[in-house]
Amino acid sequence: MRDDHCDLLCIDFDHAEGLRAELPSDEVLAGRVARLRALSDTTRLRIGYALGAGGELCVCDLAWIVGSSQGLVSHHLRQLRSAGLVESRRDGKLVMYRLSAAGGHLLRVVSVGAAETDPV
Amino acid sequence: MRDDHCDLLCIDFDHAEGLRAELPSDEVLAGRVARLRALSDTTRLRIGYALGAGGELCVCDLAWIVGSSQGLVSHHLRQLRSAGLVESRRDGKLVMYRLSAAGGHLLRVVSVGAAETDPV
DNA sequence: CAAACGTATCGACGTATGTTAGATTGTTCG
DNA sequence: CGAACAATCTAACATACGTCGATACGTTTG
Repeated sequence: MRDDHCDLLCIDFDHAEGLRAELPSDEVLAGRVARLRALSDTTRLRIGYALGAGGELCVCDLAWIVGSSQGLVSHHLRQLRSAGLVESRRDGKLVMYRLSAAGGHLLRVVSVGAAETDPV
Repeated sequence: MRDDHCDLLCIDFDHAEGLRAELPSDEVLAGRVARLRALSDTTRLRIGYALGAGGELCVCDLAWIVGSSQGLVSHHLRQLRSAGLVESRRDGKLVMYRLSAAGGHLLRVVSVGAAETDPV
């Protein structure tokens, strides 16, 4: 929070103030970080891709596909749902999960970005 | 790794096997997770936006803009550089940082995604 | 109602991560 | 050369996170 750690060196005060003002607010930043974090895990990203390709899947099938335990998959699905990236629906004793609009969009967009930057 | 935690319930074996085969490889997955993780931090995302708006900035100015200490900013810049999202150049006693092509692309793509999904 | 089954939750552990403060390196200028 | 300064590195700490095992919950079926 302390802005006096050092004086500006390369740019002038007005320019720096302008850049600082352009930064997204803490709330916006927190929201984007939350969604990025939700996909910043191998297991969760795998789940995301599985749902992207499979449409709607139950926890058990999902666990089989991604090769993790049911408990672990359920745990990660909760985080993905908290981030608004997946939605769930109860069907008898099963709970079906699918990507939300936001989740599908972010996953698609990240994949496109990754595909172009993978060679790096 | 154990795939026998439970039997498939909703979909048949061939379908499941197909979905499993469609999943990105561990290497691709790890690369994408690494880039997502690199931006999954408030301080680093702020740095990314500052560089996106400011073009090329030294550590000191960057620290002033994002409101963190030089040491902390330098620490996070190293992670961003490890992920290939920023590039650095020494200019006298200063070190100038700028977004890499991959970094700029990912940041832009994530912002677009976030802008559309923020209302969620 | 009771047993079976899929799912969710809880406790615990080890590891990874963000942050801080201080020491060190590398560069410029007197 | 040596003082001054920017940047990096190191050690340390608290916290967060992923994973696992076992247990509890909700639903269906006999």
